[in-house]
Amino acid sequence: MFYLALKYGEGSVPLSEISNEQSISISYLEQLFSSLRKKDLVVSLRGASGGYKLAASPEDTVVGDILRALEGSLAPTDCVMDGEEENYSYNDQCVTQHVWRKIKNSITEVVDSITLQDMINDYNEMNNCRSCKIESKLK
Amino acid sequence: MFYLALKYGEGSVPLSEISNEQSISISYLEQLFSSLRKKDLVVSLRGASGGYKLAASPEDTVVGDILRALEGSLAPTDCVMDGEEENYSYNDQCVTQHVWRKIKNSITEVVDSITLQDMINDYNEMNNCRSCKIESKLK
DNA sequence: TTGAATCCCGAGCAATAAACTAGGGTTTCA
DNA sequence: TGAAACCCTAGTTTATTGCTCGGGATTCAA
Repeated sequence: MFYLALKYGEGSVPLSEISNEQSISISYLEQLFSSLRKKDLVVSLRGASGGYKLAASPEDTVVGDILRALEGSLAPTDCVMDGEEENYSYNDQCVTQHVWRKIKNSITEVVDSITLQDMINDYNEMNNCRSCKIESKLK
Repeated sequence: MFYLALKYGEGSVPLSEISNEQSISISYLEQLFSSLRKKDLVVSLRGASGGYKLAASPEDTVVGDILRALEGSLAPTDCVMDGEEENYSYNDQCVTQHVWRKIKNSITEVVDSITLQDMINDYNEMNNCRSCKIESKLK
């Protein structure tokens, strides 16, 4: 998705290109993008010279939606369901559920606050940083 | 650990008691408490009438330490190592690493801010809440 | 018009980790 | 002295993750 974000506005990108660039098999990419398409995060164009592109601009695509599309719920355990914020029953294990819920909310807050554009900005900043380049060469 | 916190100050609690109360096998509990003891979160007393108790007061025991003792690193993926905060190399996948790092830091912040005493307080509050009890009965 | 490039879909598979069980100790109190 | 407890290592089971494989369906371009 980051790769697609970098190419945003340049038409659709075939999976073969992402496969070459990122060393992920086309079969596997097809599965991932199938999920992403069903959640309307990308649009597909079939046939020759087809491919995928972001459904929305990088500014309007948040990491949280990508993770939920690919990984399912972001809850750290099954005992914390999605939806119904404070409406859970007060049973034995409620106290630990409360902890898991706080963790989940905190994760959600983070990933929903990061857009693909934020990642692009980080990336550009990195590449413009002289000391970073030097440090990178040393490793 | 929450159970031990409730019993804090009452001497050592044998695993058999926790096993009965929480429906976890003794064998498994032994493993878990072995890890907790190695991280000095509990102290053990061997022999008859022995057992485990919290090494520190519930106020001084944070959920983060318990999770790290039992689950290892709290990093959401292996690519985000522990230690060395901002000293990672600037490579290809640095941008996504940055996201994982933010998630990890956020989780750490939450779990290190919750003590066992906080959980006890939540628990007591729950049990004193009239409407909660009614709601609980309905379910 | 045809064929190659592309997306689409379901089934299956190998490795791994999580959540345990099993069975053998050792220590200590009553 | 024996039962109750902790201690340790090595399995076992089950589900998930991260893929591969094979067979379509679609569409552009030569």
